[in-house]
Amino acid sequence: MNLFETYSARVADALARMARDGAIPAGLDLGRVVVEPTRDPAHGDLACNAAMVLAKPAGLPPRALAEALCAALAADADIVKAEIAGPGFINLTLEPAVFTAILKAAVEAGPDYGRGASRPAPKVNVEYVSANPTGPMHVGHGRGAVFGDALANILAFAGHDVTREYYVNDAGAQVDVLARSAFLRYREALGETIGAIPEGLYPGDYLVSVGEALAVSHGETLRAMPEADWLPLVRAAAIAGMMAMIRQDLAALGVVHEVFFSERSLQSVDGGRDAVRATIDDLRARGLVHEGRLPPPKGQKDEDWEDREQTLFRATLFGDDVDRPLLKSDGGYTYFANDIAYHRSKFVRGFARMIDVWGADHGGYVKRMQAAVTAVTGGEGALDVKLCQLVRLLRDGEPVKMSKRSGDFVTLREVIDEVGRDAVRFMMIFRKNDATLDFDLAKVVEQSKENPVFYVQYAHARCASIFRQAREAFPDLDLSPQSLARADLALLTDEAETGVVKMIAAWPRMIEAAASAHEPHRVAFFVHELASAFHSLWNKGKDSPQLRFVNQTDRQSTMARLAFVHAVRSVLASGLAVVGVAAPEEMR
RNA sequence: GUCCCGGUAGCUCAGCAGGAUAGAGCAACGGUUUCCUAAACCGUAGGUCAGGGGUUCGAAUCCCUUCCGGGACGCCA
Repeated sequence: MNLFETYSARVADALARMARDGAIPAGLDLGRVVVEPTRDPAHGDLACNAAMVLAKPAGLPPRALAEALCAALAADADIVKAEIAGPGFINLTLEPAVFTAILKAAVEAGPDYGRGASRPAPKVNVEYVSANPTGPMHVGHGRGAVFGDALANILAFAGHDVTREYYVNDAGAQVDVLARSAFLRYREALGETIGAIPEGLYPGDYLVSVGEALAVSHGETLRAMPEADWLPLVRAAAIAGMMAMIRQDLAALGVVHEVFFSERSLQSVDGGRDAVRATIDDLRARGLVHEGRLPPPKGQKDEDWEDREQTLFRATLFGDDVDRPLLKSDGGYTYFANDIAYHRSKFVRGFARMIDVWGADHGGYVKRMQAAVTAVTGGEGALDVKLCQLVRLLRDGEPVKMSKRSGDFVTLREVIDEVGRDAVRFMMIFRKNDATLDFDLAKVVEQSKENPVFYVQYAHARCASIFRQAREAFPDLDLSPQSLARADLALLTDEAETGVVKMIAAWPRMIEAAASAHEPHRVAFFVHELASAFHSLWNKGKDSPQLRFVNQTDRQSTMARLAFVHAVRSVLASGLAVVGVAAPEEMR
């Protein structure tokens, strides 16, 4: 239970006592009562809105209710002051000992400080990246990759049972195109002159090695076959090659998925029918499939529009705009049908909570997928879709566009190789997901305050540096966490210090909020703020030597400050770990 | 035509699922910085939260609506 939950519970207790004494009605709904940090330190440590929220249902003026509640809370030994402010806030000022106790706990717990209690159910499935296996990943994929990975980290840190999954789109027409493109490279590897890659095929030179490998493994044999025979072979080889390349790109980012789920595998027959057929049958049994006609789409020329009877999923019953086709005119499954089967498989595998990370261009697909998940899980599964907006790649403010290697886009790998994993990861998360992101290749490698990656890492390195200094100044001191936890933390009385301690106290609540809102960027902003407060405090030591962390003449305060620095360092390290960025010992 | 996402200081963005006088960085202005790791720190100024209605004790936040920018909408994946 974090600080805010603790006092939320104490407020609830106080209200219960008041109800028992007849001061307020029993059975009031406390759902809207919150205890939260104050914005202004002058308002104390915690603020509670109970009096304002409960005034009407209790039939009392907010002021009267607030006074009674303050009186009830004043009995709490940890509460120094409970006062009414503004429109009826109750501001609580806590004993300093409350915060020193939290700081002590943070020192002792180290990397585990803020970790949520284990919540094995419901299992959470985070599906992200899922880039088509038809070429290298581009920068936009990278944003989804970092976002999904950080979100999974946060959920895991918050105590959830998380699985990271990649949906391999290896079943559509695009992988046939890939196969034909690879076949061309195969012929090239056998010595043919293939000239320019025809329109409609993938021109990137990343297929050259696939062609060469095919030439080695199959010699001339494929060339003699009709396409129907070589296509499955070449396709499988090309997909494998592309996925190997994508995994390398992901590894360069530090992203690792536990499950790679093949779309094609949904169509393998088991017991007379494949998984997609089983899913459609399931929906049909629920009365959610019908044959019908759709209106032609608006806003575009519809010369090719063919009005015909289709097999439709009743998405409109779940809030979608129109019903959605499950079968193509050739009888094959639509991508959507496959996707329903895929999400059904997640549910069958035990994931009642699903999170999909998509590019913003798939925004129009969200409603129908959520409709399908609700339908196919009988309402027991929930899907949240996080859309990541575009990344605009800049260099010194100028847009970067072309790449020699891939033909038409800058690859993720090129960016990682240029600026490093940490810069990519931090910047991708240092913006909320639904806003477009400017990524400046020049700025993210600057060693200055303007570069948040550097700024936060430097704060961590500075903590480490302080410990190096301390070991030199006091070779005899035991600086283990256990020893630091015994320091007299009540010596930390400067406002700048207690301000940082309060940020440390807020870390568990922060991680919980980021986990439940599915918003990793909050963690990046939090560590940035903490770093800023810490740098500021460090600089105070320039003017006020008594605030320095290492004080040659005062072992007691040095121990207390080192405990403090240790806690700052732990939280920075945890935050950086969640974002997936290194926490360096020194900046070089 | 419908749907989704944005619109907050000159610029880039936060704003913690409704809270108190809307915050930070950059840029501007003024000051500090020979000292634990230099790559900074302190302060000042800067706002009709796109506009208009509504909900309520209270709205940048929720609802309706208009405007602007981006994106998506057919058996493509």
